[in-house]
Amino acid sequence: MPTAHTFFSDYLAAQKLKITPQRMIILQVFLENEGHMSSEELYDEVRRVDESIGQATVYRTLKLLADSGLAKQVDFKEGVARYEQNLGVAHHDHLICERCKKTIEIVDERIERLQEELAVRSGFVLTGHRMDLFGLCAECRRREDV
Amino acid sequence: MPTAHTFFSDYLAAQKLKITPQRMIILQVFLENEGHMSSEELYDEVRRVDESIGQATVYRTLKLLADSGLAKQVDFKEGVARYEQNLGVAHHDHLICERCKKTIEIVDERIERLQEELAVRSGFVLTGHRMDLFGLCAECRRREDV
DNA sequence: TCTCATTTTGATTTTCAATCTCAATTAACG
DNA sequence: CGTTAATTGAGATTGAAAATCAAAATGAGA
Ligand SMILES: [Mn+2]
Ligand SMILES: [Mn+2]
Ligand SMILES: [Zn+2]
Ligand SMILES: [Zn+2]
Repeated sequence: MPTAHTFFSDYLAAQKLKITPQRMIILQVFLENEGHMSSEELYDEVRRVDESIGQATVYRTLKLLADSGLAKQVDFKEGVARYEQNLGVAHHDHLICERCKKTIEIVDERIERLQEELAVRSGFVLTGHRMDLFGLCAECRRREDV
Repeated sequence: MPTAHTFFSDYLAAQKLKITPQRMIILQVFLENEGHMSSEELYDEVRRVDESIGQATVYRTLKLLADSGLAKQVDFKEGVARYEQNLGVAHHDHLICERCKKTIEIVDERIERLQEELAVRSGFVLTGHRMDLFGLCAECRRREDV
């Protein structure tokens, strides 16, 4: 079981890319913050560790993390890309509260099977999917309605 | 069965918004072009009818069409918003070929039910969802693999 | 039909995330 | 080390979308 750092280093080496302190710090900070971070948010955290690291490097490294399989890009219709950890994390979809943005991870094997079936029926081979359920969480409903 | 034009006029009146030639032309052109149009694409078509109509007005009107329920915004991860007709059009999701961008509209009642069930289980009330299946269509596979 | 407050328009500027550019720096490999 | 190719940070650039604003148009009422 390789650590994420080893995993990333291996990936970089395999791609003939360089292992730099910036990349390792960004990975480190990414791993420490669970959830669904935007590049901007990650940048803010990264600066605390090393304020000399630039925006562009965070953007670039986040792409590398996604390419390596360590991170996965998600989007919740906010106009910014978010990234979640993906190493050893099982596939899941999202249930998002439109009011407070709380995000719950969900999976339903039956849905996954039906998606496959639907694609096949149209002659497609599935490479991936995106399913986001939008709604109002219990707390927000309590506050909202009345 | 009101026509789309009547529907839109009624909506505008109800919102105390004005019925303008620009809005009616944009609606007209939107209705004539089926599929999933971007604002840019719609703008190009609109110019043929009236070249004095501006970009901004197309953006603004497309939003109004969506607000009224005549149009629905969709996005296929291209970085541009697209709109499809929504008046009297049943809900559906999309199956998209990642290579040629061909888009097939799909629905599966069983999936819709399971989505509802999943949301309820987490205490949410669903307001909507987005499900996009990405893959390779039969033709593209034939060309691609070999 | 005329008046006129309010809305809308087109041109333009602005925003904002994301990407690109480039000269200076640095990692990697022998 | 020394060489070379990759990387960096700062700043410029992009592109979609939204905001601004003065001029024009709508439409409710007189
Ligand atoms: Mn997640
Ligand atoms: Mn559609
Ligand atoms: Zn909530
Ligand atoms: Zn295809």
